[in-house]
Amino acid sequence: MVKRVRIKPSIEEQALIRLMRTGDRMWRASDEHFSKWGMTDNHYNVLRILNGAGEPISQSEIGRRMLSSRANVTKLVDLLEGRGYVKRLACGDRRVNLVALTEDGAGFLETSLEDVQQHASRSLEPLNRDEIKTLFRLLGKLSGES
Amino acid sequence: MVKRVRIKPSIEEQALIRLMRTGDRMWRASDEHFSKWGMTDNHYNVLRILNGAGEPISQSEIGRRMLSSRANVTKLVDLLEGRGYVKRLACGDRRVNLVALTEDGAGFLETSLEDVQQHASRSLEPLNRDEIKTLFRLLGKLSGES
DNA sequence: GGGAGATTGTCAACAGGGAAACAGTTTTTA
DNA sequence: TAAAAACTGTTTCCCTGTTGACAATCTCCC
Repeated sequence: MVKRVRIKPSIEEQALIRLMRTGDRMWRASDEHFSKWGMTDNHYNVLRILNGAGEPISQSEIGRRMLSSRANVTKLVDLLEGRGYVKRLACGDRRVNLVALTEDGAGFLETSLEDVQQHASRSLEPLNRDEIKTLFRLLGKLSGES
Repeated sequence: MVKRVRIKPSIEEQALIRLMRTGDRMWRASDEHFSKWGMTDNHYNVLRILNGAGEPISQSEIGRRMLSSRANVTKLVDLLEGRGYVKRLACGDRRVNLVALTEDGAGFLETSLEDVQQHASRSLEPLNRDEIKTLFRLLGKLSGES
């Protein structure tokens, strides 16, 4: 005699689980992909954020943009700085480290770009272009973005 | 003079990032939600899997169903067993622990069910029913499920 | 001015999860 | 039947990220 509860999973529950699992799978695949450059998806994200900003920004601001804690940004920047992809600059506010993309960092972004975009394409391969756009839109709505 | 690379982010890249971020946000919200019962989303998942199976299953099988490592399942079951929600049974194959839902475990599922489903509904609140179904379908296609 | 309160970056401690190594058991194969 | 291969659960170690505390600095308001 096995204990059991009669449960009718709601569509919301099922969708949420699928969302979390798929996201998790994508993180792992992405991390594994970036490991060939000795870094994490998140390290790469820092570089992209700096490049997108177009100017040096503070560590706190980086953390805000990538939804990560300040403490973690310290570690991410430590590695990138050690690799010469990034450097910390002093600025008027002496609490703040402005982080700037170096020439090496920009060079890395340039040479890795195609490979990174291919990885994204392959990851979403089962979906056609319209479906990808729909997914993008729904996720945006879910997060209150755009 | 700031170093910068001209990058045109592909729609695939943007969708992938949004998928990973949203998934991550949902994990955190979910974990925080379950923390009021002193457990993790994953602990709860073990209970749901056992309930869904309708019979005791091995730890390896649990790991397969929730895409988690055997090592981690050991820890998850340790906690649940300590709490009396689950028990390990010996079986014919002496390598295997069959894990069974206890009466307490079933009781917990029953009392927490509505709360859990409400959490899922709230998490997906910005989407209407059709959009949730579409999201579910697209994620399934992406993962090669159903 | 001069405190009270925010902010910033860092560090230490902790939690969750994966990979590898292991010993005990099957199962397969020669 | 004996040996090799595969599987299971556990332990150990590691990696990533968070929280909380801290000192240094800045801002605001009296």
